[in-house]
Amino acid sequence: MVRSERKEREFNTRRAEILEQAEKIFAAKGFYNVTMAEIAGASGFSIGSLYQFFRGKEHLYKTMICEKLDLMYTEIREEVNAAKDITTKIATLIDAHFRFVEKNTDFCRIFLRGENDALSEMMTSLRQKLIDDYFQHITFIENLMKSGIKKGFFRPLMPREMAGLLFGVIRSTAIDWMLLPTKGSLNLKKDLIMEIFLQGVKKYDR
Amino acid sequence: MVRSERKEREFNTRRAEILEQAEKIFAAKGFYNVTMAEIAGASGFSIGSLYQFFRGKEHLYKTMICEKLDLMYTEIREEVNAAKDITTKIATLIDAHFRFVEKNTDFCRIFLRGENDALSEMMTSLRQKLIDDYFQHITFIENLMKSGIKKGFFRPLMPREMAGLLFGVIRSTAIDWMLLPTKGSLNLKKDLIMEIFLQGVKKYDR
Amino acid sequence: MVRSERKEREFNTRRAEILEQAEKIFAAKGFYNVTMAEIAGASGFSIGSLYQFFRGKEHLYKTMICEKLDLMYTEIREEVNAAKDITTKIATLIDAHFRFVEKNTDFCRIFLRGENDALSEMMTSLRQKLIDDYFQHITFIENLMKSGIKKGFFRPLMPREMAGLLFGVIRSTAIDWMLLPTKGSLNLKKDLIMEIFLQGVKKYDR
Amino acid sequence: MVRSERKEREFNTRRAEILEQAEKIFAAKGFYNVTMAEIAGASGFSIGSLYQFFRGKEHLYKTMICEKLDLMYTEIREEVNAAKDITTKIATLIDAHFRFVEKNTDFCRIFLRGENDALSEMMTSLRQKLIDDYFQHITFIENLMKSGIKKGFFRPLMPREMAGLLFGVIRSTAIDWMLLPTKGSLNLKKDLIMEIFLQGVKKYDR
DNA sequence: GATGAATGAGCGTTCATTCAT
DNA sequence: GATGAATGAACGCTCATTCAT
Repeated sequence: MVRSERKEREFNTRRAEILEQAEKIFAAKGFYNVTMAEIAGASGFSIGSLYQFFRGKEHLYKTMICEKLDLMYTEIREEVNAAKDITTKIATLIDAHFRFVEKNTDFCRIFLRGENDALSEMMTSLRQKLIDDYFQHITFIENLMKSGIKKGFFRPLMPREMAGLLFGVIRSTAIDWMLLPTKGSLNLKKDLIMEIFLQGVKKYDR
Repeated sequence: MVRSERKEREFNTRRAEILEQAEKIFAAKGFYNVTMAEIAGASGFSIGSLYQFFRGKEHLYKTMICEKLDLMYTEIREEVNAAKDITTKIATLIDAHFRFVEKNTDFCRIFLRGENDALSEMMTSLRQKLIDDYFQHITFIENLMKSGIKKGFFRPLMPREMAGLLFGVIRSTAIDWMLLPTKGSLNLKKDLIMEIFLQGVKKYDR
Repeated sequence: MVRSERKEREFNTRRAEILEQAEKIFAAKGFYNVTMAEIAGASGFSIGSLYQFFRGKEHLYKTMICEKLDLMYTEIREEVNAAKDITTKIATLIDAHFRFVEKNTDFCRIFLRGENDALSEMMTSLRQKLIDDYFQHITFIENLMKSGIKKGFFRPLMPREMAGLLFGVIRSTAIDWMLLPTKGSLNLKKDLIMEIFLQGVKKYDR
Repeated sequence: MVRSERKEREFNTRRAEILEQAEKIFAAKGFYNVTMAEIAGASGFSIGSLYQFFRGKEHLYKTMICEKLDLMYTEIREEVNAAKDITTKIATLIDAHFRFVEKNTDFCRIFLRGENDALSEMMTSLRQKLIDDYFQHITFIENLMKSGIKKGFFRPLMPREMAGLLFGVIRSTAIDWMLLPTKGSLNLKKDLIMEIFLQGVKKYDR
């Protein structure tokens, strides 16, 4: 039915608007220092309306984190999959990650703050989702490593650990960039990461 | 005066006892889910007494974080300084860091949780201290790199970025270990880190 | 006009449907624990529609109570009036009351719960109506008593107090039956009530 | 220890003061129309202090009801037990009940309002306690009846039903008195209740 | 007329901090 | 000094009612 389609589109638009504003505010002040009234005000809705879209403050927070994070992982992996050879795939892994961080600095800052609190059921489940997503991504990178080893491009090291190290370097570089008001683009660091990582794992030709 | 010395010793003992209990509780539940009454109960002091040692909840939290973190950085750097050659220094850097994480897992988990909240002055200053300490440590590692380059042991890459990458790998490895209930010691990963890092930065002899 | 008659019939049908569902829900959960959304859902109308039939939640509640209570009093008195002699009238008074309670247990439970709240104008007027109806009924019974005394069937006691006592016994018996999950019909207690009311409990010496 | 004794005495004094004020307010407006702020204001404590004495609004309400009701039942039964013969015992049962109602009219009005709501655990347990207390009291009266029958003072009717009827009359009389602004004391009705209960209303033919 | 999304006042409850004892 | 009872501002959430569609 056309009528309900429009309704649903509107619903999703409003929901996205709330999530967008909530992201900014949560990023700036942290979960516990943000009030529902604040989010309501910023997103142009009444307090009550927020509860038509989300079950409560925690649900709103969790939803915002999950959807954005899924987006990040999806984007990165699609770009990597589209790349041809192993070197390009790794370059893309770094590049896509850095581009997401640069475009979504506020969101990523939430993870500097952390706040995956232990108490409530919902927060516990968010924490677990973050961990699960993280290890899923590591496994994705591990498969890149395995493929590189198989093709004789990498030395036959432990692929899971290689993946952990590569992603660790990517993540840490992004964190440094967020911590320090560096002017330059994150991408400037891509070449050095590849240089060090590849020279370390590459078998011959040195 | 002898009298005041004993007083001061007692004061410090009590203060340390509070900090120790507070560390456990904050690590388990996060800053916002811990009450002063809880800390008072766990440490065997009255609520009022807590305010004789610390200006408030934030001050208690900040003090606990700062002192423990200073301890970590100090320990690591002292051990590294005691090492002779560059290779041993790097091995010690990794090793000492891992040992601290293993001995203070609860404390380190606080940083998985983050909670360096933006709002209050005190929290802002904590945040800044964490960043300052971090960059001070990076600078310490940068100097290791410079020295390695000077001695011709490392390729002439950008020493600050090298330091960032090495520390990023160390930190990320520790985070992974904390996230996943891995049985083995963290130290098992030291060799691979060195292998990959050194083969990447070392000049000749491969 | 035929058109408007059908409209009105429909209106009354819908109104009755709402009242019927509302009765069940109010009886089960009490005025303050029921939401308009709940009543709307149960009766198959939209929230907005409820306000076409009733001025608000209180009005809906009040209307439901009043109409049902009027029905009860009307039914009982019509049956009593149809009875010939004074003994049968009293038996009918008890019997008809008990039959109403058994057929409308949920509704009657509302009065165990009470909830004739003082605050709002509307609730005050409901409270007053309940009291008025109650005393009107007592007066009806009082007239039975007067007639019984006049005919020399009852001792010349104070008729109003006699009426109060008789109705008190009826009401209390119904309450007991509702409080305790007695299996037997309420009617089993009719004979004893009549026996004691008419003869008293003392053995000899009269 | 003397110190803690005084503390405890003070605690109980304050607690009683809160209960006393709460009783008045709850009686006047009903559970749902009373706010904690209101009770705090009336009893001269801060909102927070209320929570040192009671776990929450429901607990405060429940406690007030239970303690007062226990007092009533205890008082009545002690007086009845102190009476010698069966007639005096019944007179005392009525008298003591009426005196309690006259001294605690506000409290008793709560039961006109009812409000033993179904939803929360605590309210359910209150409801059950009220029912249990009620049946315990009926059983107490039943034993009076049994004793009267055994001694040949009462006709050999069903003692439980007799008890129910007697208490029903007492309760209903009290309710009438509360509903209508009667000037006279409740006690004026005691004699008629005894008269009718003992002798019945029928004139001759016994 | 019919709908149900939007509103926002109002509530119970928590807890860092103070201060009388 | 040591205590912990007292405080009250602040929060998340509910729901009767309205009104644009």
